[in-house]
Amino acid sequence: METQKESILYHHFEKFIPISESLKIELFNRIEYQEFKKGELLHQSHKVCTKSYFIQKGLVRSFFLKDGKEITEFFSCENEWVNSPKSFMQRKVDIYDIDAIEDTSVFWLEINDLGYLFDHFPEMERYARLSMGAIMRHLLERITILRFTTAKEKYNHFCEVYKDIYHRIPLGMVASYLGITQETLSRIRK
Amino acid sequence: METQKESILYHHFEKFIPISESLKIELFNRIEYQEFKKGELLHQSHKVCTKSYFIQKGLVRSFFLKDGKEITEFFSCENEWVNSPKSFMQRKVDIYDIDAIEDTSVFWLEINDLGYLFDHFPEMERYARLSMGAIMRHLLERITILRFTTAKEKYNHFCEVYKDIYHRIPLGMVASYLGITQETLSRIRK
DNA sequence: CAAAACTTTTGATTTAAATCAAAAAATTAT
DNA sequence: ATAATTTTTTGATTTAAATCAAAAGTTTTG
Repeated sequence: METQKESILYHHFEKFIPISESLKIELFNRIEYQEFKKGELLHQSHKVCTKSYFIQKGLVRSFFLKDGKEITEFFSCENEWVNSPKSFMQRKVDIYDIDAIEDTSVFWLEINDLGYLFDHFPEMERYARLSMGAIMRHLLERITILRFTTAKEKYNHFCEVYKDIYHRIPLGMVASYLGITQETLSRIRK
Repeated sequence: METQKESILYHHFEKFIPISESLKIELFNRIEYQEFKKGELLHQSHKVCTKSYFIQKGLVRSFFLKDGKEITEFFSCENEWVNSPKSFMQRKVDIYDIDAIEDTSVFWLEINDLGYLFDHFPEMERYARLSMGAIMRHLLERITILRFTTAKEKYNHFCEVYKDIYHRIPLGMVASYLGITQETLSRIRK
């Protein structure tokens, strides 16, 4: 497993920052591998989220309950980190559950270990800043799309942005992600 | 002006990180003060945004044109940074103009100077990570509100989040920010 | 202070999408 | 395989908000 960890994660980090030998060691020593079957929960809403998951293979969704229905907040796939953001950053309980849409394998890092890395490796702070920038740009685009497009345009945009995964996700989850009903999405799709 | 710079900005940074004497000097030496009259542009969309503005006094909006109409993307007020995010982070032209809704005074920092600070003061990277976290949480909440609330609920939420500034902003700008028409917002408000 | 320009309100009508209800299709479990 | 469960599609109706149009109210400026 060690070589796999190294190659996949190393490659990911190297997109943002150069990784020194010492950081590599400290980072990989703290990372754990885990597998989840389809439907299993990576995180439960009633707990504080203390782990951040890097998805090696598979697909997960973050969702919450509203009027008894599951509302998808985001999808996360290969080579992305996922956690319950508010819970993870502020060490408190939040509304999100995270489950596996497909059988999923991940590497995870404890928040305390991440804190250690931030304290001892400034380049990790830089990595966080740069990768958060990419996420922010994604969120900003989503906000624009949500405000000024029809249901059809929302779906088309979704298929572009998530072109590798849109066909792997049940329709109902996509609908709530887009803020439309599944009946509407079903009609759009045909 | 020097003491004012120091007190306002110093206080802001200290919310996130301790500021060393040397960072203080390097930071304040690079920051410029500027005033804008109501209606003046801080940033024009056809240029690359190379400055980030910290608002000392006043109120600005970032907007773009869609079908000939001005669509507000966000409002920024006292003690907040504002720039054209994609343009600033990726050094390319984007769609946003930024103008002053009220007479506004700012401190600005050039992207190259910010880069210098990131390279020499790891705590600045941390500051960026932490403050971006706060912005991300704000964007996530906005996404949830946009998808599942009525126009009235959107407006009520807006007034809560922007309780100090909502009454200072023309109705049409608020409407486009919320993704509703100004006729609808006018009806909601009475 | 009056004219011009801009912003907000009001009214009538249309429309995209929600809601309610049920059937069909696809998965999952026995 | 067959039953049970879940997901998706189809149909009829309602509704919130958009659109179109114009009047009323503000603010700016010459």
